[in-house]
Amino acid sequence: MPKLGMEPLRRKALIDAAIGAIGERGSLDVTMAQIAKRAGVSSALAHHYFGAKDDLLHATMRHILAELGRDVRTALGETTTPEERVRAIIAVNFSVKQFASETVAAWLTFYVEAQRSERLRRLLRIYARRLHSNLMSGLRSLVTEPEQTAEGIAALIDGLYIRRALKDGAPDAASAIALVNDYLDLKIHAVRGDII
Amino acid sequence: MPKLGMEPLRRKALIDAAIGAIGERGSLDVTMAQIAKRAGVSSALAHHYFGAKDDLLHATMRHILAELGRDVRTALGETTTPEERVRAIIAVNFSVKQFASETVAAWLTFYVEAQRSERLRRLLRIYARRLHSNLMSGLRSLVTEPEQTAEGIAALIDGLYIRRALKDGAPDAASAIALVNDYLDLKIHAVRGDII
DNA sequence: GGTTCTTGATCGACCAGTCAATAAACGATA
DNA sequence: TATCGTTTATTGACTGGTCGATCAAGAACC
Repeated sequence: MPKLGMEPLRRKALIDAAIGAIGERGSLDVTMAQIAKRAGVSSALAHHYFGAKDDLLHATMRHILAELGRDVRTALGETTTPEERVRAIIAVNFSVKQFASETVAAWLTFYVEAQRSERLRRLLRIYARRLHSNLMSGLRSLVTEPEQTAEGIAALIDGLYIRRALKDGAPDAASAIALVNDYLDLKIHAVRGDII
Repeated sequence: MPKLGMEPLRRKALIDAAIGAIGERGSLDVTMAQIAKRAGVSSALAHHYFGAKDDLLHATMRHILAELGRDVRTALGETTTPEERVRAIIAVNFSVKQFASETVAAWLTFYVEAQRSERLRRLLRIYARRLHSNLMSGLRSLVTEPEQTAEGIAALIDGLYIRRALKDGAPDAASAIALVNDYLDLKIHAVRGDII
């Protein structure tokens, strides 16, 4: 039955299955068998293409990160002003794809797993650094405390992700975006000496 | 060797050991044997006092929550104005005990686990509701958008916890407190019509 | 005929939970 | 206070199940 270079197809299917399984279960302790079944293959095949379970998980995180990076780059391409750039980054993080409950659950579990895995931590650090520098490039000319503002925005995004993961009800990306944008508004209009 | 009512002693030791093991490993998949060893007893004894592993974990989360609740109550007792109340809540969440890397790691893992466990989710919902109502009681007379502000503060706290868990370097609770307080400053001084 | 796929069977490790057995403390009471 | 039955504390050994990983063999393609 195999026709042509099955490898990329299977890898993609397995990574998608991993995201799905992790998101559904809300935990990284999904078994290879569960992931493989979801992808419609045997667990042996998953090992064939990825080696160890850690490698599959690592590749999955990498895939999520790459997708987010691609979305960010696309969104930034359509902007001109620094403010637009910052708003675009915020919006991307709460876009339909990124804010999907599956993706959010996967994010969370990887965050936690990163406390143990040096590889994952390195991956996340790259993402964090990229987010930070993207934010800073827009914020430097916008606010008086770009460093703190970038940290605040990043923390808000992470926090809203967590809260999204635990909320049973509606996703409501709109209010999340509004909240972060409101924070940015405040920081932009905060005149030195206005407070304290 | 046992002298007197060992039960409360063992339970406390096992819960502390669970927090330590979870914090050190950064994951809930610690084994009963690891926890028991840390508490200086056999795994069989842990089962004797707690029944199933889930029960021990549940009790551990309960203990962390109770401790936080106690700290909040104490801190609130020493306040008089609404603003002081909100600042006190913020400060407690970043106090030495609460912001310790072990506690933060435990929090994170429980957050993630709550996606699966209805019991844990119920526990966390109680905590979230309490935090929300505590914040609201102070915010209502302070800001024009108390609901959004409470959500923003809560998200910032959660986000800063996550970032704390992944950061290798210094804990730096001070800058975390400063960041959240700065957000509160901005919301307090945001005059209707000043923005947008 | 050789490479690429694919799987079922299987192995070894690990782990939650059980159980029977030991040991210490307690309490009554003669 | 010596003794003995009862309750509490504690463990080592065991089990049943799960899961990651391997491997040899089969199936499809070139």
